[in-house]
Amino acid sequence: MARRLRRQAAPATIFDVADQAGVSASTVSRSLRGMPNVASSTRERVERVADELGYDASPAASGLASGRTTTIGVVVPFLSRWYFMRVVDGVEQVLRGAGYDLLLTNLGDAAGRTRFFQRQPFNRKVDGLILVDVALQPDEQAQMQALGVPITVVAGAALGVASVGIDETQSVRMAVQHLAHLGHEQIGMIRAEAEPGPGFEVPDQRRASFLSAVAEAGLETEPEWIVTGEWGLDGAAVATQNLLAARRMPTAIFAGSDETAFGALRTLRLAGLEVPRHMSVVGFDDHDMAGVVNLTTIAQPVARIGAAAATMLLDALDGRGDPFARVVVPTRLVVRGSTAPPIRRRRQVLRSAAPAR
Amino acid sequence: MARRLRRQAAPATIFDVADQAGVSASTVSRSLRGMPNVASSTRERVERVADELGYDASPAASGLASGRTTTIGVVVPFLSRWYFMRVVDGVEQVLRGAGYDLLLTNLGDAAGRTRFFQRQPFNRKVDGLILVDVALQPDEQAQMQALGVPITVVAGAALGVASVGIDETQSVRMAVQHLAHLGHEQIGMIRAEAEPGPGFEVPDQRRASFLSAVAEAGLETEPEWIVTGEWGLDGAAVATQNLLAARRMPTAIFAGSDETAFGALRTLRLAGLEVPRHMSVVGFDDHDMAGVVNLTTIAQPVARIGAAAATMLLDALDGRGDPFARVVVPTRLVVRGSTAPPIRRRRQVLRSAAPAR
DNA sequence: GTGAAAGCGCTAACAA
DNA sequence: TTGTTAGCGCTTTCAC
Repeated sequence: MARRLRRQAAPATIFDVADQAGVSASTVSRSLRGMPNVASSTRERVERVADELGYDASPAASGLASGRTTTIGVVVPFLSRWYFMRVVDGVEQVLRGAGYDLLLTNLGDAAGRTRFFQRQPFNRKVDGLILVDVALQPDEQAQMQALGVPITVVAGAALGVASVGIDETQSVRMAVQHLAHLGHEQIGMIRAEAEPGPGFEVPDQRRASFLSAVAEAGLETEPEWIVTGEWGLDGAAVATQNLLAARRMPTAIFAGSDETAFGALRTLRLAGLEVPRHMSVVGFDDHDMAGVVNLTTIAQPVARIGAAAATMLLDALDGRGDPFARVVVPTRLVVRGSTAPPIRRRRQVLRSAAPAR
Repeated sequence: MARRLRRQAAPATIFDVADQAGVSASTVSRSLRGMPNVASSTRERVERVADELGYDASPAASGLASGRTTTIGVVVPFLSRWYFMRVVDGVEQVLRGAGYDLLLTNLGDAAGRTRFFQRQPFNRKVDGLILVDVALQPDEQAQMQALGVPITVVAGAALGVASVGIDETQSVRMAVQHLAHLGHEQIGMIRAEAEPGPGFEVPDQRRASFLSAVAEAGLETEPEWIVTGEWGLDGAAVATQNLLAARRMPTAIFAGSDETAFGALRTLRLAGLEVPRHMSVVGFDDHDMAGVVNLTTIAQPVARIGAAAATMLLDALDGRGDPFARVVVPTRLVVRGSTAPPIRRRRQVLRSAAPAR
């Protein structure tokens, strides 16, 4: 009765199920994929048999026949940074819930990026793509779009694709205004080095937002007050030292990310400067550790961003939703203990505004 | 001449290349996969044509025909924890270098785990599997092994598969002995709650190692001194509070992970206890932030562990290496500022051992 | 509502 | 060294 002899260990095929259920392979396929035009009695029988036989369609075979992969490619510039892993976490959650697999790629350094684009990444391997904070060159974007699958980008301003991210300008403005309201008039910024060559655009973008927010608040600017260091704690430490070496020191620091802020906090401590007494610090992200070191920061809902990106992509795959939508998720200022009025100003405030107590 | 008409957008097939190069599809296949028995002139020509046509084999088709996927499945219990991301980073690096794709799965909570094992995970989707800190039940392990692909586990004591990890006992002993040498006689431990049901076995294991190390050092033990909290900073904070509420407080704390230690540090600070003056703290992992908060800890080379796991798996796929090998990577004590002699003892030390100065 | 037939694009014997 | 011949296991028209 068996359509073909099979070795003991070989997994059941669709024909095994078909034979057992007394139907054709097409019917098995239709039944198991929940397609219409299948008698419910037939469907039940097929499902039961499939279950008994432990049948599960071969992804390669159905992929070959249908052109679909039920796999989503995810590209991140760096895997081992808090922000990215949080985004991936959010993405993974949604994808798995929908039965999609997650093909993860880490761009890494410039060399890795080059290698990535040289090969034909994701070629026929994915039904869709999520690019997290990857700034694409025009030709790179063309290459990605040549895959012919829907793309959702996180935190990027890509054209012609769906995207989800925060309002950079407004978010940075919240940080600057918080400091301005406290009375700070000289605010510095510590930022991560942009990669050599295009790749990861957030640092540059955040710097631009900072400059405009400072201008908008009518505050001073000094080129010396914007310092750059390699990404990470040590890079931030070096940058902070440069800031402290400025002829005039600012009274507050805006850090492009919490990790950068952590490095700054360490350096300030070692330099004998108390936070927030001698220096206020605001971070960006609301990293898990921000609460531990009492860092005031701009919180962004990172996992939610990932989840939103995944959801948008799945919608696009179903033909639902706007394929070019731009979703903006809200950020918020989380005031902790690393910010306070600057010393000079604080006296004034106390003198004039604290008669009670 | 073309073997079949193709739509403009459709990617080139192996037949397109074969036609263009004036050879058969098999020869194209052989040439491009670097198989022997191909004239080098033929190979060059095929490669050139393939390049011109932008040909890249369909993974589904070659997967279907060959049974191989050039994809490795990676399972982690939690994605958004430093340790796991770092391991995945190491794995990814090696895999990409070897041309393998990485299918990532996050087990998540108990429900997620159940769901994972209910479906047929990775069925015919991967050539090999890396399980990171996933403690498998016998039936679950059987299910994984039924996939018929080589498996490498990280940090687990699985039977019949290759594994890579640290020497738990020895590593914890280093922490305990460091404290003992400083003169601590009462050492507590803060650990993350083991998941309900089996799943993630490290916390339990680390606790056992701690108990034996303490016994070995001839130190006191108090049930109260081993406190458990939910994983994460807040859980650790609660656990620490419980420890501080003990009738007799220990003079030092060993935390099962750096993240746990961070939570403890915060709680100690809020409780007005200075570290290391009133309490010494040792962590485990050497998390990026450990240096920032000056935490003494046991460092494990996490990315290297991931890389080793991937390398072992690739070896197994090539038929090289011992498929049941156990690789142990070294850990080391990193002494920072969170440990010092206990107060009482310190006086003695100063009195007796510091005549100069 | 169901079945038959024709691929999807490759790889792997087996011939030559 | 190269070509021919069968599939791999499914999905998808198109009939019925």
